[in-house]
Amino acid sequence: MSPPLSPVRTRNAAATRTAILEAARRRFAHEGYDQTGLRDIASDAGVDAALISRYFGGKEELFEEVLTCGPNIAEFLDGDRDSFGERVAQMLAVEPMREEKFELFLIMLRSASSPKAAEAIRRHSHDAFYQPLETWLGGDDAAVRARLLSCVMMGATMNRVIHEDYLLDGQQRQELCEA
Amino acid sequence: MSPPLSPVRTRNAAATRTAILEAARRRFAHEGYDQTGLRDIASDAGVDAALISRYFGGKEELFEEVLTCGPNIAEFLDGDRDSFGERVAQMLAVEPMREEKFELFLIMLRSASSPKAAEAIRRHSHDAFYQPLETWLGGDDAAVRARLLSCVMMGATMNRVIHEDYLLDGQQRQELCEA
DNA sequence: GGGCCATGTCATCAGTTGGTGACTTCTAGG
DNA sequence: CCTAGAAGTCACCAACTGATGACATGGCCC
Repeated sequence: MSPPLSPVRTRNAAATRTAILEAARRRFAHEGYDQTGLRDIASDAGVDAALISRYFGGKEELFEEVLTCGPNIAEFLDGDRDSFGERVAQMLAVEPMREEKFELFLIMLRSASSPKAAEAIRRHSHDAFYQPLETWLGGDDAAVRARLLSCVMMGATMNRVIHEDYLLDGQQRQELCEA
Repeated sequence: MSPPLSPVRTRNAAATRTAILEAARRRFAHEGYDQTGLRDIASDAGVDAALISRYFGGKEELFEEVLTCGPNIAEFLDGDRDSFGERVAQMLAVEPMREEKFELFLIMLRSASSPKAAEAIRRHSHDAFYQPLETWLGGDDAAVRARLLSCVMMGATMNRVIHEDYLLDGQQRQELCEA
């Protein structure tokens, strides 16, 4: 232990906070809100569970912070415009769901049945999901098309969630996603 | 949630069983598997909670019975073939979700994040959902089309779940459902 | 009517959850 | 060095969950 060295990650409030946040995001995405315990998150983050309540106030506030501070749906969209349909189809039907890109999706799907989480989702889904999608799509009836696209994406993801990452038929997906 | 429904409160095992089953179906559909407590179901059914474990063995078995004994997706489909697209669109986008027809849907969506319920759903979704859908559709690639349709239906319903029964644009829905 | 088993009631268990406050330990600043 | 306060640890709580076994009671057959 050499004192002159820069402060290591021990006893670093900011680092601890982000560690908790990341562990929470992963857990919420993979297990859902009520299946995830504060102790699980703390264990993943290598932190005492009491710190979560101390730093974030409680489970609800932590969930809310995960929703607002994370990457929004724009990650799903970035890339050039022409290949958009194929790209989305690829992501929905072929790529494994483990990717971080799916996390916001999965959080919404897996936590929507928990009242407290659902309320937070309702409060933030527009800013983190529909609004970016809508502005990305652009055009006349962007709002409607955004909602339709979100239906397809959610349905496809939900299907994979239910069937444990069952891979859909990519070709057919592609066809449908062009709408 | 709802008043006890059996007209007679005599000691009738069969009636008690079905009362529990119906209360459980409603609860599971509206709250999801882990948000629903045995005591909630018992209270709805006007029955002591201990009877549930006695009659069904436990919460898991009760859930499984709800999945298998209820009306399957065929209810959603019945009617003539030509108006199928419009009918589905109507149900997905316009009709209120309170209808019993949605219950199987909602149970699947709201309980998929609970491991025990998810396993039961995986075990029974084919017989209660995809198989009827597939045979109803018929034709060459019925399996693929059934899965696509299920994606759209789930996505649309999920959207409404997240947004508290937000009504989609029926016209656009219709257009999409013809695939 | 009497006995008996099905039916229903009650108290209670063990486990888990989110949350809290008192305590310890480390680090920064003088 | 030494202290003040931040950062982390620990023991514990109250609430709730699913579940169980002992007990009470009603209805049916003899």
